[in-house]
Amino acid sequence: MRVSRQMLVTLRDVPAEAEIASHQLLLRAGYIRRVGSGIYAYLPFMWKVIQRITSIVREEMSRAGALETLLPQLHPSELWKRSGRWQGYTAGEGIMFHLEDRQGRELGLGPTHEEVITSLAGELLRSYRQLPVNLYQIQTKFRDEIRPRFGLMRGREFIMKDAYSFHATEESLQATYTAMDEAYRRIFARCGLDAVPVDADSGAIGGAASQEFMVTADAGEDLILISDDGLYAANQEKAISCPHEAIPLETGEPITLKTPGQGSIESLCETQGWHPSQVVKVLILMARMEDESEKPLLVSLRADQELNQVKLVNALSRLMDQGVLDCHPITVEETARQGLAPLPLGAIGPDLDDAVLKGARSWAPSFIRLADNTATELDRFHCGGNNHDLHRCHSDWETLGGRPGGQDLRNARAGEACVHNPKARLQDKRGIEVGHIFQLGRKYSQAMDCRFTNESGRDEAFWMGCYGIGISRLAQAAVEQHHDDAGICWPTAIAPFEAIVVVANIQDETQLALGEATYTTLLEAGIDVLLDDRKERAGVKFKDADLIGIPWRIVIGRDAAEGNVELIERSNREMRKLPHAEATSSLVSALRP
RNA sequence: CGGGGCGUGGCGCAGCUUGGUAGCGCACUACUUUGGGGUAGUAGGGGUCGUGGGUUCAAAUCCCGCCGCUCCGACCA
Repeated sequence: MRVSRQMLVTLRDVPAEAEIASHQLLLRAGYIRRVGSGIYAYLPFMWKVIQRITSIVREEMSRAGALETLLPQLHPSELWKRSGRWQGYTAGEGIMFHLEDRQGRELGLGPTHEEVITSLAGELLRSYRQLPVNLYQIQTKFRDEIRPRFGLMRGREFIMKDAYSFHATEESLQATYTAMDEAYRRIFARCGLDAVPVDADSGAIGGAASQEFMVTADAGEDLILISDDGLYAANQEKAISCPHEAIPLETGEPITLKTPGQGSIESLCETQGWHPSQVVKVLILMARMEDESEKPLLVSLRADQELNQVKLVNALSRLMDQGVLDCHPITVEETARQGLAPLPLGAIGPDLDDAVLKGARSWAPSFIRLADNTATELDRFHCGGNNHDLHRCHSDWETLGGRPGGQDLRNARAGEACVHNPKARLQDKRGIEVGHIFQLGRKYSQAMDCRFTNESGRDEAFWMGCYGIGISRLAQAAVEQHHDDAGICWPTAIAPFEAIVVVANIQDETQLALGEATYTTLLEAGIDVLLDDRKERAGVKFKDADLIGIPWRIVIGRDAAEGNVELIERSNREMRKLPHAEATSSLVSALRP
């Protein structure tokens, strides 16, 4: 391919819309253009990258025995109503784009395909003898993200590989889950990415075990915790750890203190000379449940700890046996709207009386009380006095009406000891989620009543797994992980071209002739090579080659008369001056070892 | 949705406070020049100043509404 024919449009200035390096570089180097908020065109170079990635994905999925298919993007609402997800995915802050056709039928644009595939499986897979089956597709997904950002990183229209497996037994599901884990490791390694598998929360998709694959990069939206012995890694949403020991509180008189202006843990501890680990803080939150009921929550936590919202929501939905639509701290305004007296925010104790909720307009009349282990394990502690500007010192659970059952509701943090090995410490890193595998279990097959006949002739719901890779996101994550000041440094396996031949001065006939010859030699060797034949100054062509990030560059320049050229590796900028035949052969052997 | 910022040729911006000829850099076209890290010069093309209304003799500029984009929080591949 000749650069002069490539519609290569590079920008010197960074478009104002781009914040992070990968987004800026993809725009500047002419890989993508924004068409709308969270909607991007993949320009020809980008499409080549995407195709490189998808062919690796196809090879590895196929190796793992999965079958490629292509499902519709337009989904009848009935399917989603059968699984019970229509309401949650369309109403309020739902992420599904939906519309009505001319007959008034409701349709949604697929944000994910469990419904479609499960219903098809239910029709096609009648017997355990057909199982297991693993189906995948590579296709555009639509999600009306609350906040699209960072270019392809969180788009509203994006390319995803999604796979769904169907099994007669849980053991079979686990075997495929393991196979997918291995396939994913191979895929990311082949794409040249440093991707860490981490334990993950299964979120809205649901199910039992789940693991995310994180490309480590400072621009990542997730915080991941990794043990320094390399044996444990988890998303902070899910991560567990041993909290630091509390500083023991010596015995003292249980008294009530006036604490004006000490509504925050920081100011309270500073004024009173307490350590936060000696205090039980109580967070007051409002949970809106799937049945639209509004439940006030009191969550007790040792004051040096942070609440983990995901763990809280999971604990709550287990307790109430239904989903949680929203959970947020209660505000002064909300309390007023309920017609209640102001709550003693900043001085709430675990035993705050339900009476404060009496007469609430729409809230449930009593608190759901939850406690983290760090709080319940304290024998003596300070806590709020349930009145404005009052705290109680040297209190204990017996005084407060009994020690509650504790559970894990806190954030694990860097520096803490690991549960699997107390000698190991957690470190934190930012990560970009490029893949996620789930053991769904029978959640969807039961909800949609999709069954097969088992060995003993009885109908049974499928065991299911699902496995996603954000293809377009992966492409950008690769740039985030592989770039320098001058531009992109694509891993060779997913680069749009493997090499570029730059003729420094095309008006020099010797250079031009040697350039064409080198280009032809490489083409004939099966190398995906680009020839920069533009009538531009050498500097411009070098800058562009660096920016677009082609892994290898051969420069035909002033030494062309002697038959010598330069061979340069983009990633480390190593340059060798070589006779041209040697340069092409050493390039070919580097690319086709 | 809550809270900031911004909408002026393809890209990056100035002009707006104090109303009166729409400007700069990059990119683009032609010619000249240069020819190994975004060469220099000359000439040129391209803008309903997001949009609707209002104030005014006169609005990019002042006032009101709407739309869009973007950043910080709740969603996720």
